[in-house]
Amino acid sequence: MEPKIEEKLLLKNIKPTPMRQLVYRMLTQEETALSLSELESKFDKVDKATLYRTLKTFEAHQLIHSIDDGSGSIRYALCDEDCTCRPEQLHLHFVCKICQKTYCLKEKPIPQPDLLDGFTYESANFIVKGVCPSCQK
Amino acid sequence: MEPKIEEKLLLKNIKPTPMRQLVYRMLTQEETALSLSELESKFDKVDKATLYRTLKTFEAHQLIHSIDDGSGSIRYALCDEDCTCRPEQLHLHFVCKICQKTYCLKEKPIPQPDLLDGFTYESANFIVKGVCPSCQK
DNA sequence: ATTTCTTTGCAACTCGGTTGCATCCCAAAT
DNA sequence: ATTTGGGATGCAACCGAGTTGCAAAGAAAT
Repeated sequence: MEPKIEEKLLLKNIKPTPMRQLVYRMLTQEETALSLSELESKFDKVDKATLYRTLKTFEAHQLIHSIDDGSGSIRYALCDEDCTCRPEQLHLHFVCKICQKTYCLKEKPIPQPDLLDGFTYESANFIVKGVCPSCQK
Repeated sequence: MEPKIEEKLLLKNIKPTPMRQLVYRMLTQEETALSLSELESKFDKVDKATLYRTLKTFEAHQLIHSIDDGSGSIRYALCDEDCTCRPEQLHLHFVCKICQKTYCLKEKPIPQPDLLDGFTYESANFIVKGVCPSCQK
């Protein structure tokens, strides 16, 4: 499982430093999108600034995507293998009002919005709030 | 035009103090949603904390609604007369990538999202990014 | 081995949002 | 008319997430 991480980074033209491999591994272990601080607290000890820059690098190379779920902080989740972060590939995000977790619903594409004349569409962010399966009943 | 402000506030059970009337009037003059800081800068001199609490009061009484457009700061815009901020009444918001303004597309309802089993729908936030009419050339 | 560029870690700073607290205002009670 | 009580206001201080500067450490190129 592990030997591949280095290659995943290389595939996206990211130099696979130990730090980056560590962060990548951590991200693969999460089923929900994490904020910088949440991610920080998953480690015994990391520098927030380094983590921050690592995430920025990952995002710039489309290894992860960021989600603004309205909580006030941005969350990050791994992109799919073939993701190019283009509008057609954008998916819904779901925020549970109980556990506050942010889920990527990768199989649920964002519907093409119906806009008024004069507005052009480039990208979108569709956040749904409700209760997630693990918090039901 | 002006004599009505007091009544609009009373209608929502908000004590119509001079400060609140002033803020309300300012909001009616905007066609886009404003953040706390943006609103602050529209006045010669206001206290940020008072403005903050005024907005919170307005929001709690459903006179305005807040939008997290992904810019990092929350923006506020007046609700429609009959708005109860219920999911069925939610509308799209549009952020212009050029002028950065956030428009309320009140006549464009948020489509009912198609969710996975186990996820319940309570509310949603649909932000569309692109270029607004005034920035089209 | 030396130079050069990148990455990392620490500290410090920014900025929006938020809170504590004293004061002010107004309305109800006396 | 005066007192009293609760909300509204203004100022200052705080908070936390994000961000930047800078110097040390590491890796790559010469």
